[in-house]
Amino acid sequence: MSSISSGAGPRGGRTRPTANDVAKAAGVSRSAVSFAFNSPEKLSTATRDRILAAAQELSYVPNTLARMLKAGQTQSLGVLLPQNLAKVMENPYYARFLTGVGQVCDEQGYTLLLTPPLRDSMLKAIPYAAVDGFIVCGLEHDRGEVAELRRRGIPFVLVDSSPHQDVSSVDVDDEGGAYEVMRHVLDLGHRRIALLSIDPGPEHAERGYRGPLARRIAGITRALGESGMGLGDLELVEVPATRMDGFRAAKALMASAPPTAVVAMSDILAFGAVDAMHDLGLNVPGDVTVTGYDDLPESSWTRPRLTTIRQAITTKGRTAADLLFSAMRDEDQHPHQLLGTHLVVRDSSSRPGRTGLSG
Amino acid sequence: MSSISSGAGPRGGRTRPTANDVAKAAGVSRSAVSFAFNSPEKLSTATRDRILAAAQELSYVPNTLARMLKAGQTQSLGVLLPQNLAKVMENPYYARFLTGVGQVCDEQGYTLLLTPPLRDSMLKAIPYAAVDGFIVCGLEHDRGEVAELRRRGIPFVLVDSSPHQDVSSVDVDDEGGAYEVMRHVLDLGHRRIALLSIDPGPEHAERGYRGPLARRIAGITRALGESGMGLGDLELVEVPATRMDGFRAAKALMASAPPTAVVAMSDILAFGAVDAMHDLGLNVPGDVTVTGYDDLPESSWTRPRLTTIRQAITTKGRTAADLLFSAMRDEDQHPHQLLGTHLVVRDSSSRPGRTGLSG
DNA sequence: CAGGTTTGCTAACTCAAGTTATTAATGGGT
DNA sequence: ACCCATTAATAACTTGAGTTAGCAAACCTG
Repeated sequence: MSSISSGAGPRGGRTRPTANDVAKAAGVSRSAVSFAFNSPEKLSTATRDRILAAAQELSYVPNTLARMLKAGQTQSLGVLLPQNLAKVMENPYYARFLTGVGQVCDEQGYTLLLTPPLRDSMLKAIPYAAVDGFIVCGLEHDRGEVAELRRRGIPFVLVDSSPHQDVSSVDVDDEGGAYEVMRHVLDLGHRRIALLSIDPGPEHAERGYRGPLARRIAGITRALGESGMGLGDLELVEVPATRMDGFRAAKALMASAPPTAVVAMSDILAFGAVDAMHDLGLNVPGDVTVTGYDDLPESSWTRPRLTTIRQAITTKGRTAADLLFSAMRDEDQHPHQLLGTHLVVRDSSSRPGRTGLSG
Repeated sequence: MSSISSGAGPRGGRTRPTANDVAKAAGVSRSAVSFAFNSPEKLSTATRDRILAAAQELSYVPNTLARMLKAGQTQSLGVLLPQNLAKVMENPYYARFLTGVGQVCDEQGYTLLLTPPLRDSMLKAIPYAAVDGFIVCGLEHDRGEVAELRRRGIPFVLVDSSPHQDVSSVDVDDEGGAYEVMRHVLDLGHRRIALLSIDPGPEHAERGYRGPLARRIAGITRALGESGMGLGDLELVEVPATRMDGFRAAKALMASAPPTAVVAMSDILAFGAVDAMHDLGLNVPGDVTVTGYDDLPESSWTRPRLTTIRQAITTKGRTAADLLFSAMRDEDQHPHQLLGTHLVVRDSSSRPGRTGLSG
């Protein structure tokens, strides 16, 4: 009704008005102000209106942090990440994972706090996250993160991490998935095989993202073993998981020791490899078989459609979030979830070709 | 040294130990506990060690929210979104935008709080975000969000929103970009043109994501006008921005009123359209010209390489975050930033073909 | 050994709320 | 007029911390 007024509080107003200011302005106690907002029935209509008017006048809003502190709840779910935000957002894997987590947050009316390492440390980042629970991603060597989270009494779920006892965790059967592709390629009759693997990057040399990768290597080794081969029998290249790197690596491979099959540990790398083959005038799968890993949506759209391993990344995110929310309610349950993978055979793989490139 | 002990506090310990508990355990005042952690030089070595030992014993960790409240800082930056988390994470546009925002957060050691609408309201979500500043995305009809943020005295920057006076904002020249593609297509000589536009979806019918789209339509209208045409002269289709929808829409178009050029308002849609042409045995650009909008990384990898409008999405995110951080330091400055776009002509566009499909 | 300085710690205040226990004032009934 | 019940508001406590002011004891100097 009255003028909205020029600003808040006395003199220019650097600081925002508190419930105390409203109380003074309305000539009541601070408790009354709180009641006016939270238990209106405890006040007479007249006083309540007077307080609300004063609040309006000062443009008072209850402080978010103070309310959270008292309530002991933040309505926010944290995701503890092993990499910088920029890298995570660039990565289609996380896009899908966070889609799954997001689905659950949407249902529960929760916000999502992305927490990258602070000064290269996931551990140091924890104290700065005001959340009701944590999803911990890609925790390889536990440098105290689990203990820290326990100490804080915050519920958490590990994802893509070396499983801990008595800690909820969600993992994908990387070993099995990798076994399956390699088995497939071997079954087709390939023996000159190149493995296009993911380089965790120089900075992550130690604590990096090797967990799932290590398990995949194990699966590959198992498949090779069944055919009387070993890791040493294939050409191993490690590059960052970008299309361009896949392209370059594949070109280099074809120039030096051309394989009949390229097994990539990521669809993105496989795309690059296919690009390289086309660029060299080679046919996929006629001349070279190329397989991926992840089954990104694009994989069924490219030509040739990519043979790959489907891992339910979105489901993984959703499962992790579901587990976390149930842990936030019912106390103390530590289920380990292992999600399956399966081979999706499409058009990019076939028996080794008649072409028989130079050897 | 001594036993790590079985648990925290008295009796099973539901609640986490506070500084008070540590004080009691160490036989000192609560202030001393605080000093032990924050200003160790103010205590004698003996007392300090005794306190730290007690803290260790009880596995005490200072409460995050309480510290933030006192410090008046959260070390966290909020992104207020117009859509659900799941939808946002699925959208490659946001992946790139958030990459830019993430770059700045990484530099500053900030976490990123994704804040979707609460019960379909961006306004309602604001009070639940404990952040030092907000990036507000796609705010179309301001239903009080700006006032609410002002009231809270939280710095904020609008992105892709109807610009407000005295409010920082970052926008892309959508009008100019759309003008440029349409100009390009018209200059090539096309007159039977289909516009593949983005449908905000039923639920977003009102407040939806129409802002930038509206500006693009304006640019297209301007280009058409220069050639003596109007919006009515082209076939307009609105579909969700997915590859599959682009595919289906393009097929339907070619079946009913085949154009010589398809102008898509998103690269994703353009990919689908190209898929459709290939599926119909048509050559791009020989038979049909297809253009996109966004210049996603994939656009230079697909064949034919896509003619599209580059909008520096990542830069937009970085700019918004930079603006916000400077607003969080130096007070009161309200710069409006308009980022340019430019046409990237690749292989998917050419003069209307000799083919001359039925019409 | 008085006087001042330094050390070491605590009481009390601050951040900004929400909640319980208590008091003061009013109304009704006899 | 007196007693009890009800209503309305406040004082005081709680969430969990960080910070300033001030007091007591020990130390040092003349």
